[in-house]
Amino acid sequence: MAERLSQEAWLKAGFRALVAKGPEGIRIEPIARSLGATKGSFYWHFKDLAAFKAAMLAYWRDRTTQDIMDQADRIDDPHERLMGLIVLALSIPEEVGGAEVEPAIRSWARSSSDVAVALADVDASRIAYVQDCFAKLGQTDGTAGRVFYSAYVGGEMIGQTGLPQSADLMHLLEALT
Amino acid sequence: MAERLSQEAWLKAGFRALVAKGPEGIRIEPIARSLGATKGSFYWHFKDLAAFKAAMLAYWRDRTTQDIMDQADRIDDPHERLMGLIVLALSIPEEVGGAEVEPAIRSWARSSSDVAVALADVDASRIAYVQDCFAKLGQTDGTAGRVFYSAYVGGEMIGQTGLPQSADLMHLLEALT
DNA sequence: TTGATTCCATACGCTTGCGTATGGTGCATA
DNA sequence: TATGCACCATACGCAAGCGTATGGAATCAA
Repeated sequence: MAERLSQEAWLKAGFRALVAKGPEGIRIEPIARSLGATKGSFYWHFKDLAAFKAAMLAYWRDRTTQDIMDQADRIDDPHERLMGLIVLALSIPEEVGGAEVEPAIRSWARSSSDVAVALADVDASRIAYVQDCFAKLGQTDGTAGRVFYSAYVGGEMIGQTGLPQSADLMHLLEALT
Repeated sequence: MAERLSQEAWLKAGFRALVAKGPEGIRIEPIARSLGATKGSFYWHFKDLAAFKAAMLAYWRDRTTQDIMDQADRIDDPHERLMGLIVLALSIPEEVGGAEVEPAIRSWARSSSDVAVALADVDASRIAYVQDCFAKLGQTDGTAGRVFYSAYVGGEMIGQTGLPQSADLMHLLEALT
């Protein structure tokens, strides 16, 4: 482990630390050790820890919400699109830490107002997107979208993963329409 | 702020720190300062930081899950009982940090395996309790309980509070029965 | 009043992490 | 081959927190 490190390699290592240890795991020297490097490399690529965290946040934001909604947009039927969203949301790319990164970021948001703001923004736009699908299915009062998204988030947080969670969400989708 | 401190006063201050700053906010000296005291008092009441965290966990466990289920048990009709659970769950006593303490603990669980184990246990028993209510209403396949509880947890995590969340959960309750 | 006990403050050494300063290595280009 | 630049290691000072050791104030008993 002595090869040249890219900015992205540091970010990925940052997400591994976040998932494994929580927000307080995002520390320069331990991450450097996990990469077989030292702080010298870090401070070449990033100004300081705050800049690194900001870069992580931007990195995550780009590769999740927007990407997923873009993919879902290709599905015309609203009902099919919602089912597609479930699959897409539960298969977050490994580069940002896999599906576990979501609850980790949600946890991080509790100790950083910057993260909290970004996450609230992401949640709001996701809920709006989901609610739009439900509206096309006749649910116009606005609750279905929030409830459905809440169930998705809650399932993540109580440790449900993969297929079992998909099944439950599909079940809920039927009940709400 | 120079009066005598009880063990419980330290625990409450610990929850305030947890809610405000996240798990990494649970530090002896800052909490001591928030109480107008010093470490000397802390190390009289607790062996070390690990013991303090364990005490917090036990304190929380006692005053939430079990208490709430005991109160709900007094309601006979399963449907009414579920609605009662919503109200009870959203009015967690201030002594353990108010309703915000739940997501804070959920966040804490990501960085402490002890907390994770305890929380998984609590989640499981709550889901079983809720599912039991749904079973009495004819929902015997086991998904309704998980979905309902997921929506509750998710609502907490996305920052929904109080009445709006109650309304959404009531709505979901109707859809699931 | 004297002694014991409870509760807490102060002071110390230790560890860990942040940020900076500085030097070194390999690769490019001329 | 020489020179500059990109990338990184090492070494330093600094701050914050943990745990311990020890002394002091308050309270109660005898």
